[in-house]
Amino acid sequence: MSPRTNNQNQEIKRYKKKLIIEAALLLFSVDGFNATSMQSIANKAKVSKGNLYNYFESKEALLESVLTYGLNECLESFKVQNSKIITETDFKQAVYANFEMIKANKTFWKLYYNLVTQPKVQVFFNKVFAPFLEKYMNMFEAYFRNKGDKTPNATALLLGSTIDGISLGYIIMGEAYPLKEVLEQLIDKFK
Amino acid sequence: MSPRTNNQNQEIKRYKKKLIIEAALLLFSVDGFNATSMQSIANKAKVSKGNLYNYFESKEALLESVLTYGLNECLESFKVQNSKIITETDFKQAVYANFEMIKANKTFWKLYYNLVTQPKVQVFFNKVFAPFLEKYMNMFEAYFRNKGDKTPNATALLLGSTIDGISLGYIIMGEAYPLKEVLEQLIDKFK
Amino acid sequence: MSPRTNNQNQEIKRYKKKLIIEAALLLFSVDGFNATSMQSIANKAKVSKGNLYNYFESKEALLESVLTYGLNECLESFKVQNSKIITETDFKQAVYANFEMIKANKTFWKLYYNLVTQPKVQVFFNKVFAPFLEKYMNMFEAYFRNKGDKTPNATALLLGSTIDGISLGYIIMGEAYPLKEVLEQLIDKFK
Amino acid sequence: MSPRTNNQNQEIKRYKKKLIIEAALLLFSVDGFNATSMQSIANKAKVSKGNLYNYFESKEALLESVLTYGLNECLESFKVQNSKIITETDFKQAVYANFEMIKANKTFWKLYYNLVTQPKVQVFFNKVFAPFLEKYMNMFEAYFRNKGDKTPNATALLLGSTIDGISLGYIIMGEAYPLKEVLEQLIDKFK
DNA sequence: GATGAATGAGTATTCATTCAT
DNA sequence: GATGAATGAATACTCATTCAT
Repeated sequence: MSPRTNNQNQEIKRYKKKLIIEAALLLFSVDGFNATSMQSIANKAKVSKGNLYNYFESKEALLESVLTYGLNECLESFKVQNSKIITETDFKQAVYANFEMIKANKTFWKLYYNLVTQPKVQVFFNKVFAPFLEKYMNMFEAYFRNKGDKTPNATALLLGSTIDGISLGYIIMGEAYPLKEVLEQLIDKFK
Repeated sequence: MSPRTNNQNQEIKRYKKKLIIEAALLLFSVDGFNATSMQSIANKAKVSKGNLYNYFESKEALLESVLTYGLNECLESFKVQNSKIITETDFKQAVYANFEMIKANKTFWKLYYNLVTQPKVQVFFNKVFAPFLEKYMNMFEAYFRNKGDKTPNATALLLGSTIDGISLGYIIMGEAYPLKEVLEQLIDKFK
Repeated sequence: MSPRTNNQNQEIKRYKKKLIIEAALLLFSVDGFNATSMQSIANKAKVSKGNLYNYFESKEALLESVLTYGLNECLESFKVQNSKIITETDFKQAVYANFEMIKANKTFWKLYYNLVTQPKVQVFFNKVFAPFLEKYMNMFEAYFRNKGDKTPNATALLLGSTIDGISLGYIIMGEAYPLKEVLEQLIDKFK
Repeated sequence: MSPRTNNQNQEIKRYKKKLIIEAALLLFSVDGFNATSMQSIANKAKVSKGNLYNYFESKEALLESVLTYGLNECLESFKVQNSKIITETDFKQAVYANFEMIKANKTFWKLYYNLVTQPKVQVFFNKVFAPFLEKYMNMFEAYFRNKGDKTPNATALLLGSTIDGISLGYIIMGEAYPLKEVLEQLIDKFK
């Protein structure tokens, strides 16, 4: 019997890691980080409690992996137009795409808003999120500047906060939040 | 000879309650609800752990008192114009007043955003906050309608979410958040 | 305004003591000694918690008073024929009187059987109960000896244990225990 | 490489459970259920406090296990003659066997009489004990009926209570209780 | 005597983490 | 890598008792 090749092992390990992360994301998101026990994560991931620690150093490290994983899932489906200045159509599409992404990753965003006030987590998000956010904001700033806005930076920030506020409302209230109508207004105001 | 009068007792009790609530508000806000122990609250309030339970039935009950107290502190300094339709100046003042209130009660709002994703807490906020929010939103809706807005309800909701997003940004980033510039933009877009 | 006379004070004190003891007896009997808090006794006796300690040194001391009080209540209505040897009719009457007394003081006897296995309480009962029990047993022993029993002491002990066992059964099962029939059998066997 | 086999684990677990139960039985019996802390049980069983909860869900659950275990230990050495009507010799042997069993399990019976007045525990004993007791009582009833007793049921109940009373006396007083002499009287009266 | 606020030791229980197998 | 038993620190909460008024 030949032992598993390194590649196979790597494969298996990556797969298990993903299983654990997904279990943790779900539980953290629903019950909160503190109220989720490592045991419950192990149960959901069908992994033994001890084995969890072969994949993640600690509960905190697992959280960090969950956040990284979730963020990457979000960004994957979400490319920022980098090179040229975007058109109004692009702008609209960007805003709608943003909320499509949030809809598709509600669990992650629930967790995000769970944790966003905690300094430690803020540091993490700054590290991982900031480069992307900067590009995103630059894109909007360029768009507003191009339209003749005298303070395109402030407008971009306002737009960012508005998107944040809408996302939070949608995450909290779910389908009771009239996302469509509010987004139409947003487009109307900022386009 | 005779025990303390009822009035004196009531007075002392109310004062101690306030001390405990303020200690708890600070600690919950900084460290989070779960990470704050009843012992640490007792220490900060210079009260014995056991005595805490003469004032609040449980940690959860204390949290509820903290939230009620914080919310009332906020609303006290913050009256909604009820009767007539507001002018543009009123509108501006209302928005600025909102953020003055948030600046003056950062600790409470940090706690609020800490907890806002938790269903239990949402129920609480709905119960206590909703009547005020409704009046507030109605005021804005009337303002937008009066200006000829075809969908004043959606605009008011957008404004609400925008205020929420800005507040969150300000609570998280503190003075690094360019509140003044963003608010000017907001006024400019919505006035 | 003249102060209360000593006698009046004594009177009041004795009355309050009785109130507290009766509250405690009831609660100890129903919930058990450990599960009964001094607060609940205070509530039931309509006395403040602190004041309890003006009447009884400690919870243990209160228990002792409760037991003494309960025992005296029982013995009061229950005189042992001292001087002469009892007849068969006296014997029957004595047995029935015993169970009338237990019926009339169920609460106390429940508490008694609650505590009877605890060494501390055994010491107490020995101290308070033993003199009475001895007379009682002597009476039965003399009765059996007079009937020609060769081991009247053992028979009296057997009768004592039998009465104990029946009492326990009756206290535990209540009216579901066929006290009447069992007592008839007892009389029949021992008379 | 591979973790312990299931069988080994089962074995170890059963053994530890027994250790804990025996420690708890002893402490509950001597100090009472309430006065026994989980820590003291852990110490006596040479198990960590936390680990206790891997074996028993709660202190109450541990008590239930202790009672079940103790009862089974008692019943094991104690078979009821089921099929035919017993002789006088059988009767004597049954009574003596009963007290041999109680002597051999004093600790359990002390705990039993500690708890017997508590409604919750009564329910438990009814569930576990009743089937056995019924057979036992039926055996005696048949014996008495066969001897021409007109109320064999009441006689059996009287015998049951007598045995109960003697057991209680013996458990409380220990060797100071003249078990031998009292049993002789009992046999003499009921045989 | 009367009140009830105050104290702090004590308790059951949970849970992240370790470790022998 | 995998298992789950083991550890022990941490935590909310209780309660007899004390004490200032």
